[in-house]
Order: sequence, then C-alpha cells, then structure tokens
Amino acid sequence: MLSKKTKYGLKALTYLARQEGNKPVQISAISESENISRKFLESILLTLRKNGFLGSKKGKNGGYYLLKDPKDIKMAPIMRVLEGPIAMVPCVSLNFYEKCDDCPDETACAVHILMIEVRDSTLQIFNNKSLADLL
Amino acid sequence: MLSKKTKYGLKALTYLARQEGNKPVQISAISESENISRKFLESILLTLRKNGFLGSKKGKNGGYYLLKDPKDIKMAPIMRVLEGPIAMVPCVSLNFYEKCDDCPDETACAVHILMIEVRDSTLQIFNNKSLADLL
DNA sequence: TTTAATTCCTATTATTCCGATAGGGATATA
DNA sequence: TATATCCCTATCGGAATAATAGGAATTAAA
Repeated sequence: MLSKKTKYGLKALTYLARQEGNKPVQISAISESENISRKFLESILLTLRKNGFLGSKKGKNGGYYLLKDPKDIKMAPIMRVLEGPIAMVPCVSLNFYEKCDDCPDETACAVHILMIEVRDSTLQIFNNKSLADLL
Repeated sequence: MLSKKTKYGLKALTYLARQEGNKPVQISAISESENISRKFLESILLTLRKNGFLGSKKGKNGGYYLLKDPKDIKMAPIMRVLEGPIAMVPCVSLNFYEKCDDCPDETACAVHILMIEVRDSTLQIFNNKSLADLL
C-alpha cells in the first residue's frame, strides 16, 4: 500500500508541474486545491526539498517550485524518497538491501525469486515515467 | 512492503509443494525448516485453510497439505488472501476498491493513472506464476 | 481405553509505523 | 516594522503487524 505521504507528495508535484513559469507556490495553495492537511503537506514538501526535487523561497510570497523540467523528473527516485524501497522485500531491494533473518540461502528462496520479478516490472514503470507523463 | 504473514505463508506453501505425495505435514516441521515462529505460522496456515488453499487433518499424525496441484495454484489469489489488495492504492484495486477521500475526480488523478499501470504489471506476474513455477 | 500429538480457536500483548498536529524560529517582502 | 511564509523538532493517538498464550477438540497409536 502506498502511504499517504507518497500519494500527497506525488499530487503536490503534479500540481507544481501544472503551473506556468516557475513562480513559488505556497503550501496552502496546494493543500487547499488537493485536499491535503496543510501541516502534513508541509513536512512532505520539506523532504522533497531536502532531497533535491524542489526549491523553496522563504518569507512573504515564498513557496515551492520544481527544480527541473517535469520531463526530467522520473518516478523512481521520488518513490524512493517518499515511500522507501520499491521492492516488496528488503532482500531484493537495490537501494535498501537487507538480508532476511530467516532464509539461509537467498538464491534458493522462492519468495526472493518471485519478488525480483515484481520489482523489475515495477521499476520498469517508475524508471520510465516522468512527472510530465502524468499530466 | 510484503508482510511477514505473506512471506511466511508463501514459504510454507512452497514447502508443502516440495513434499512427495500429499501426506499431512505438521506445523512444527514447517516452522523449524523455514525458521518461522510456530504459533504465528499456525495462524497463517489456518487462514490458508479457511480460504481453500490447504486441507488439514487433526490429531496425531495430522497436519496440512495442498488441495490442488502446485501448477494450478496461482499467486494472485494467495496474495489477496494473505496480503490483501495487490494494487498500491484502494482506488485502483479490482477486488478491494475504495474511493479516495480527497480526489473529486479519479480519472483526472495522476496517482490513479500511474498506479493502474503498476497494478496491471504486477497482476500480470501474479496471475501467471504458479506455486510450481517457484520451485 | 488411555495417552500423546496435533490442529483449532479466541484473546491478548508488544511493538512499530503512520498520519496528523503543535508551536515557535528564521527569513524575506512590502 | 509588520506580516506572510517556510523551517524545524517534537509529540501524540491510533491502527496495523508480529507474536504469544492457553486451552478445546480431535485423532492415532500404545
């Protein structure tokens, strides 16, 4: 299940991608338009900024704006920042790998094998879809 | 993220699929071999039985066994029983559909569109992979 | 017929994660 | 200087997850 954090983050990003020019957009504008709790969205945008997806301007008339062209913003890195691993089990994650406690031999684990397939097909989508493609 | 419940359930099923014949296998045999908490596994096998994937025999020399040929047991229904929806958001789930609170118009939602693609590609795998394919 | 081994069932607990909120600090603009 | 905004940290309640407990019911074998 996708967390609300991710869902809201994606919605906010598409909202920003729909803006003309790159003027800062205020949190409250996004939160009202997309029906997202203002404070919660605030924290989400903050992590998106800290991870290089958004720029911000403080003070009056401040707000958030995209740092890149929507065509150049792929889903995969966004998902990793907001949702964490794309894989369904840590033992097949490329960026968040963790060994399983059970499972003496990963390569012999049926779940492992299955989940690699799922990971790859999901990644195929997230690597190729850009923010622009969502509009 | 896959829950441990699902992971353990899948492992138990493949363990059963590897057995010769269809003699009942005891919970403790599976739990020891696969390093799964015995009591936890107990409850998992119970739900698998209640949902028609396993048969059981009570009493001494009892245990669990597959009801169908592993070739005829597909991943999708198992995942739905153990993990719940296959889709990442309820609003694109085929079997567990729920409307989003936010989102006045689903068809216009970027997340919705993206997640339909992910669902379909995952479903493609889960519908075609059988328990036998995992061995 | 008794005993032991096993599944069946319900309840409970511990832990973690998620979604949301609170409150004030820092900063830029008018 | 006043105000609007982002920035940051902390906290909280509730839900979900993982695991545990304890005994009832059933069956096979001694």
